[in-house]
Amino acid sequence: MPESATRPPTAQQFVLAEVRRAITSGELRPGAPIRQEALAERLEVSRVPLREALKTLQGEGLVVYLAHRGYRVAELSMADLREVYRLRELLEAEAVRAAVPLLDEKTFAELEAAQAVVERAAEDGSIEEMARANRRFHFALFEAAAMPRLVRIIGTLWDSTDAYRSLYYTGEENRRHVVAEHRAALAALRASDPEGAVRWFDRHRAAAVEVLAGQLEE
Amino acid sequence: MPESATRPPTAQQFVLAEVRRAITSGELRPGAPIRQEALAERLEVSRVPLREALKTLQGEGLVVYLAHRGYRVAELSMADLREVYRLRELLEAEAVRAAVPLLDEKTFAELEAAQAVVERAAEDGSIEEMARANRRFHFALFEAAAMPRLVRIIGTLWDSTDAYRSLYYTGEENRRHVVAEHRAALAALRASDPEGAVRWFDRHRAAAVEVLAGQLEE
DNA sequence: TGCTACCGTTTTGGATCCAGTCCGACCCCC
DNA sequence: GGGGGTCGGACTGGATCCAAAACGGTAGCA
Repeated sequence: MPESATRPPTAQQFVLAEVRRAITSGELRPGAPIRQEALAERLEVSRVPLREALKTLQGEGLVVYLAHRGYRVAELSMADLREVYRLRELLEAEAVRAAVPLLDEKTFAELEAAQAVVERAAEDGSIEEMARANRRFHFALFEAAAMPRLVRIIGTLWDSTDAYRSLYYTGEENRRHVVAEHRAALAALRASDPEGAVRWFDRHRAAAVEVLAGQLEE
Repeated sequence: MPESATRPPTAQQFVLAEVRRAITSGELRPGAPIRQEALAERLEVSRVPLREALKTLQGEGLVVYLAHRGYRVAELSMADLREVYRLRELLEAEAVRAAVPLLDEKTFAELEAAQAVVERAAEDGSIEEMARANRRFHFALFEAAAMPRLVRIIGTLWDSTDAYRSLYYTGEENRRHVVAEHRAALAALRASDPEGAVRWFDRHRAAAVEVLAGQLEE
C-alpha cells in the first residue's frame, strides 16, 4: 500500500516525521501536553513506537519530558531564542568557512535550485514551501562543509525554533529581505569570499531574530 | 531496597546511566553490536526501557542505529575526532566568555573543590576519579554561562569521546599537564581575563587531541 | 567449484496488557 | 468557610507476547 511516496520502514520513523511536522508547523502548540494514547490512535500505531519517537524528539529539544508526567511540546523563552541564534551564529559561520574552499559546481547547482524555489514561493506567498526551500538552501551549503556533527547540531537548533520561524515568512517585506540576502550571500560564495557570506548570513539571522523576539512577546 | 545511594525513579533512567557508563568506560567496545535481550537481562529489566534509553544515547551520538539491525556502540574516525575538538574549541570558548562576567564565589568554590580532587587523583593515578573530577571542573565553569543549550551540546561532545579520553589520563605526564593547565586557567578566571582562560583551555584540548589521534591509529 | 534459492534461527519491531504514579474532586473535620 | 486527607479516574511506565525482518547455513543446480 504505497499511501505516500515513501513510507519509512518502521513505525517509529513514520511517527517521528509526523510528530516533528506537527510540532514545527504549530499544529501541536508549544507547552501543550502530549497524550500518548490519543496521538498513537490518531497515527494508527501503538504507544511503543510513539514513545521511542518522543525520546528522539526529547534529545532534539523539541519536547520536554518529566517522569510519570509525560511529554510536552517545548516552549521557547526569550533567553532560549537568543541563545539559539547566538549558537547558530557561531556554528553556521564555522560551517560556511569550512564549506567555501570545498564548494563545487554540483553544490552551486543545488543552491541555485533551492534559491529559485525560495524566490518563487516568496512571490506566491506560499509559506510552507518557502520554509522548506529556505532550509534546503542553507543546509546544502552546510553539508558542503563535510562536518556531519556540526550539521546535525545546527539542524536541531533550526528545529527548536521552527514552530516560531514560520511566522517570519508571513510578512511580505520579510520575504523580500530573505531573497535579497540569499542573493548577496550567493554572490559572495561565488567569489570565494567566506567573510562576506558570513556577514550576510549574520544580517539574515539578526533580522529574523528581532521579528521573532517581537512575536514571542505576543 | 536502597541498593545504591539513589536509584532513579524509572527503569529507563537507571538503564541509561548504566549503559552510558559502560560505553564511556570502555566496557562496551566501540563498534560492538548491542544485543538487547542479553543486556536487558543483565540489567534485570525488560527490553522496553532499554530501547528508550538507547534512543536517548542515539541522540547523543554514543550509539548508532540501523532499522531492523539494531544498535551498535559508535566508532570515532580520525575526522570525527578532529571535528569534535574543533566544535568544542568554538563552543567552550563561547561558554567561557559568557561565564567570566557572571562568576561568583560559589562557582569559584566549586571550581577549586573539583580542582583539588583532580590534583589528588592525578597524584594517585586514579583514572576514573580524575576523569569525573575533570568533568566537574569544566562543567562548573560552563554552567556559570547560563546557556543551558550550549552546555548540553558541549556535554554530548564530551560524551562522544569519553571512551577514548580515559586513555589520556593513563599517561602520568599528561596528568601533570592537566593539573598545570587547570591552575593557569583558574588564575586567568580569577583575574577576569576570559581570553587568557580561553587560550589555556585551547592548549589543554590541543594537547589531548594530539595524544588521542595517536591512540586512534592503534 | 561457485552461485543461488530456500529454510530455520536469531534478533529486532510492535501490540497488548498490567502495575504504579499523579492529579483532581469530594468529603470530613476543625 | 477553609485546610488537609482520601478515594477514584486518567495517564504513564514496564513486562510479556506476537509478527516481521535479517542472518547463516545448506542443498541443489549450472
